[in-house]
Amino acid sequence: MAFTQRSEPARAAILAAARRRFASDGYERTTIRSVASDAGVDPSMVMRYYQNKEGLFSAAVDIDLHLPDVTGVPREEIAGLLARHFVKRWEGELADEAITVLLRSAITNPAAAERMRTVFGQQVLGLVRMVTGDTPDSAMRAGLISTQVLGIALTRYILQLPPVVALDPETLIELFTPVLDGFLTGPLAAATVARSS
Amino acid sequence: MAFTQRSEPARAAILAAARRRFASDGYERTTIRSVASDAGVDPSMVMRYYQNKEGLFSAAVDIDLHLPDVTGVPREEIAGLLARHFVKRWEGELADEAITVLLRSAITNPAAAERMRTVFGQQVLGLVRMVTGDTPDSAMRAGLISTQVLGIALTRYILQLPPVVALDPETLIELFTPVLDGFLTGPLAAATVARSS
DNA sequence: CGGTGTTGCCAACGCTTGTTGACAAACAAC
DNA sequence: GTTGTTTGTCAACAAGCGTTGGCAACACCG
Repeated sequence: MAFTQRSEPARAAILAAARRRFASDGYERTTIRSVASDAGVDPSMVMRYYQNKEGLFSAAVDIDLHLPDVTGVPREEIAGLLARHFVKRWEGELADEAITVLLRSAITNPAAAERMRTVFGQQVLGLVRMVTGDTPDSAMRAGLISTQVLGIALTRYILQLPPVVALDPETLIELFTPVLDGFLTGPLAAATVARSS
Repeated sequence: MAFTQRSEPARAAILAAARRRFASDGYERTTIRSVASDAGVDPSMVMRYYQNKEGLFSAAVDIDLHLPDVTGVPREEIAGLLARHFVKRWEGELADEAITVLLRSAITNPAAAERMRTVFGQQVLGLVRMVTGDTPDSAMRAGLISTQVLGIALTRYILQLPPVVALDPETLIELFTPVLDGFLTGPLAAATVARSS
């Protein structure tokens, strides 16, 4: 019942295959059999190492945004840094599929959605607090930033809207920096948030 | 093989149930059996009226953004009008579930993703052209707007990030109007779009 | 009234899914 | 070298899926 180092290659192969499948197919369409096949392994091995499909998913989606430390960075440069961070993280041949896995799965799988709320709630909020201090506005600012960041991820990597895909990374960064800056440090609306449930 | 008016209530009930299911569960998790059960109808009836699951989906997702006509509206008011339009359209008890259906399904279903590209490409682009004229930038501006609009829909209605859900509609409109305005009429990045595939 | 086509219900098909258990091979420990 | 545990293979299960065809009840048209 305990796993040795001998089976680690198999477990790693399974995990890698699972991440690829969850990223491209989402939770429901990803089958244990297909993951096992991709990993060159018997389906029952997947069960033995990850208990069930939900366990496999949890292991595959254990993710971190790796937001940069912005202490000491001048306030007016932070938004640009943030924009660059996200774009760079998600681009490239060997790109980190984390966001795709998480986003694609979070749409239909409640557990993934919950994790998404946690990840963006805590990690982005933490960064905002580094900038604004612990004001009551922080959560709202973090939410607004998430809105734009996830909007890009959705339209560029998942839906692949042509004009959004066509933007080269530097242009993308340049275009969204002012928006993020506005959400991060700019004035908020006159109306206050009535009730937060 | 032709359907009479007598079966119209049944067909309408099926369609309504399908829209609700596709909206809340996505394409894969929605089963013909559950739709039939919701509609108080036998599963085979669903097949008879919509051929197969794909046909049912196509019928359920035949959607229009109903973007307002902005001819004659002063340029500086258009962004606000647009923000208000989307928010109002997606709020409320008897809200139009169109965006949820489409978004949730487009994540895993290629046909839905294609429709999404068409809807946002053509309809938003059309509106942008009413404002800017037929400049080469129009498609890019439409894409940027889609980015923010869909980002809101995703975080507020699908992922339900708490700080985004907490915003009341008027505040939401107020906050996003300047962003949309920037994308719609503001200057674009210095870098030009290299190649559009 | 009789005939024709539409509607609705029922049972079943073939298939895929997640999951389980049995059993042989490979390894590790003493 | 024997014992015990871990790894891998194979076959099968129960459940759920989309889908199909048959058949009774009904409505309409002559």
